[in-house]
Amino acid sequence: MPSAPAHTQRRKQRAAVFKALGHPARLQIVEELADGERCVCELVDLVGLGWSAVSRHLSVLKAAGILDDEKRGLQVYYRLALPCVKSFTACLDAARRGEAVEVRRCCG
Amino acid sequence: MPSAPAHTQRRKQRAAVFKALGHPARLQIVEELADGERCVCELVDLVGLGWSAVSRHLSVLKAAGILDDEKRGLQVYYRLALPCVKSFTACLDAARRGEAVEVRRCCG
DNA sequence: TGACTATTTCGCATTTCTGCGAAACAGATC
DNA sequence: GATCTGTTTCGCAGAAATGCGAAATAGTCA
Repeated sequence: MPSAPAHTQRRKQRAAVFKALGHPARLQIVEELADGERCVCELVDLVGLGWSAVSRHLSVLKAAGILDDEKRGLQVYYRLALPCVKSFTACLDAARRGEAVEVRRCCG
Repeated sequence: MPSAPAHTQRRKQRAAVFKALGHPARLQIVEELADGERCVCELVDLVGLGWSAVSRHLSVLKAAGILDDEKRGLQVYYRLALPCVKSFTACLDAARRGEAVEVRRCCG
């Protein structure tokens, strides 16, 4: 096995997904998008940061494959590309509440 | 409500979980522990970092609630406390492979 | 008690991340 | 074509994370 096996590469990509979600502002963005797509201007209001910060957070999330974007008219709309994020955060909350966390199926 | 509402607090905790998983070495640790508990010395070998680095990674994971530890004999054993991490990473891999990602149930 | 083993904590240098304002850019409208 | 709007990129300063070796800690065994 060479020094950078496939494992390592895949792990890096997976870690990038977690890293992207590992920031309160980005997690909030994902939460907002769980209900449906939003344009950047709406997210700036919701998150309470400047345009540049929100834009970079969005690009991080998109680079990780968590979001998709689409330019429509004058605005850019972002939407959630990985629905399982929702169920995973639900699982985290359940675990935090001490409920029995029994995994059945996450993704078909 | 003061400047730090409950939402914000919970989001921070959730983000801490993701942040903890957002590092290749920590993700590898979690993967190794998915098969069963391990002592620190084994993890040092598996991960390929120094003792201090591994120890701090473990404490980060434990602080986030992802791992549990137990001192037994001369060694400290760590085990996975959040099984849903496994199904979530499986979901990520499925999505990466382009398979239909259909969420059914993550946690009981 | 004293040596030994397994693990954690400390201090430091290096790197990475964050958020801001200014500037650049793209597309729509006049 | 000029302009206006929505969004991204750039450059910077401050904060946080990373990994290392040395030192500290805790528990075991002679």
